[in-house]
Amino acid sequence: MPVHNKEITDKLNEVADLLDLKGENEFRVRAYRNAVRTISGLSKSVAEMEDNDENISSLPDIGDSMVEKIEEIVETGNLKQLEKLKKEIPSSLVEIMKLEQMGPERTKILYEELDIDSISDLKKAVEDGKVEELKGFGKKTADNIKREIKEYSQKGGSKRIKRSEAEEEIQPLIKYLEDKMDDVTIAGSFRRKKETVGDIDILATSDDVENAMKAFTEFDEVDRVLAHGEKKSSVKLRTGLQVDLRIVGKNEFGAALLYFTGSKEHSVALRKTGQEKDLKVNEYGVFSGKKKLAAKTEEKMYKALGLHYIEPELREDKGEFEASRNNNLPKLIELNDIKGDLQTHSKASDGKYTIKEMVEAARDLGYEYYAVTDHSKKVSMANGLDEKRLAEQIEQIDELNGKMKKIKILKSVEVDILEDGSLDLPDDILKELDIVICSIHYNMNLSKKKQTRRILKAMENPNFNILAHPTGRRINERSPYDLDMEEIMKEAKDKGCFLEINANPDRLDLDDDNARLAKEIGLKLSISTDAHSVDNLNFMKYGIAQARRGWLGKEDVLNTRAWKDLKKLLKR
DNA sequence: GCCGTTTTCGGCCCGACTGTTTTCAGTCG
Repeated sequence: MPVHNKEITDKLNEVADLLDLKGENEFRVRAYRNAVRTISGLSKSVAEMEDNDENISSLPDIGDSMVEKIEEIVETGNLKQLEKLKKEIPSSLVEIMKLEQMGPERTKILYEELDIDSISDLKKAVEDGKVEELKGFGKKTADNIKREIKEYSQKGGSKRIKRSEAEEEIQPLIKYLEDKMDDVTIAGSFRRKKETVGDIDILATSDDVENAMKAFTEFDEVDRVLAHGEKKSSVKLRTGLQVDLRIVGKNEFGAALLYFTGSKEHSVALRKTGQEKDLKVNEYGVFSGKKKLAAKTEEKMYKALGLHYIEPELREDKGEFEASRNNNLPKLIELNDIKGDLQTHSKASDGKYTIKEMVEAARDLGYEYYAVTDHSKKVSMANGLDEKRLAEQIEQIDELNGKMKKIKILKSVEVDILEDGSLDLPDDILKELDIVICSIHYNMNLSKKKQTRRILKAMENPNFNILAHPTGRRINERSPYDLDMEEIMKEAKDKGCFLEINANPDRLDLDDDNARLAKEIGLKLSISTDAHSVDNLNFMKYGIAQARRGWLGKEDVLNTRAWKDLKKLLKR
């Protein structure tokens, strides 16, 4: 059983945590974290690269010493260094360090002075008043720790929430702030359109900074104020969402927006780029000595550093700098490039609206075509269609197509891929359809080998067009099923099949890394909403965001094409 | 521990805020 990248990064991360606790050189600690970032950004398995004698030491931040450690993990599943560290320092301290406000220093002091090596120990010590007596701690710090422990035990650790949820949650605050200050802009991972966000970073300008900050901290939904400074304040909303507000000068807005959009990794790389040119980069601008070269807009900031503008979705330090220097950045897909939706449901299965209602809504979005893809019979929970009902639906669509202007309804189905890789409906009805969407809803826990084979087998069916929600994951709820995604993508490309980015904000499956892998392989993807209601058709924007994070352009996506062109592509 | 057209040694991103100090360490992003 080959070692997953995550198993490698988990071990290296733990080494970093323990070295940190030990008080090791911070740059040595950082070296491990840098290596972790490199590996987790790979779309390939390190273990397989090792097997193929690929040179992993050429990867950034992976040096000779790191290669040895990785090889040891790949070969033995263990890392002696880590085992040794665990004997020196209880690894339960790592959990304490994950609490907000608790870093390696404080954790170490608590362990050394009070012998605290678990959260429950810490809780008791705080309650007994022992923590506040420690040098460098004090009453307020002790109270903060107490509250963090309480929140931690309620939430079971900090959890990122779906971006779509955060978007909804934050609207009232944004509206409120727009009344009180200018240029209110959400930055951070929200602006980078990450599928989940940890907190919300807001940027604004104001002529009266003091009152603007005050207004922010006094917002009705604020549960408590974490920090209240003249440039930055942080609050926790009643919903548990943390929001940071920074008020910056109008002339430095671009510098600040760039800085606070991140990612952290992108910002670090940006400052390194500056350093190489003897320029200093911070949230106030690009500087040569004391001379300010740029600050007002992000475009000017990048330009001063010799770079082409990089879209927020690409700012992860995953190759965008090289592409920017070489003027080789992709022109990313946009919402209005989409010409139709290729996965939707109607009342016939588990949708909420009739085909006609759904199609009318799609037409109002300006779509040229629209596929009706109700479930097949295996999905009985969703009242899936058998041959007879699907045949009736085909007739119904033919009739509707005769009446509806401006939009073509595609006859389709979301047919289940059964455990043995066969499809849930017979070929003679599938071949009557304009397009066939295939997906898995049962037997999700097969081994990687079996699950991969199941899908490869299904693609042998000449009616197979698109594999929908290819990994089955649901964000924060269900892990992706175990698959050899690269093999599936390569086979799909060879066979003339396609994969989907499911735009439902709970799924967003394929994810950004896999979407990018598809692009590298040359496999085109569809972006579809999986809408079960008229409102759901608006999920498309989330799918577009995911595609943009995967570096996809208009040309990489199936349903940016007119139907006559798409039809040719679907022909196998 | 990683890295290298000024370097194989000596750097390694940078600033804001809090709380505990009395000038700054710790944490965060």
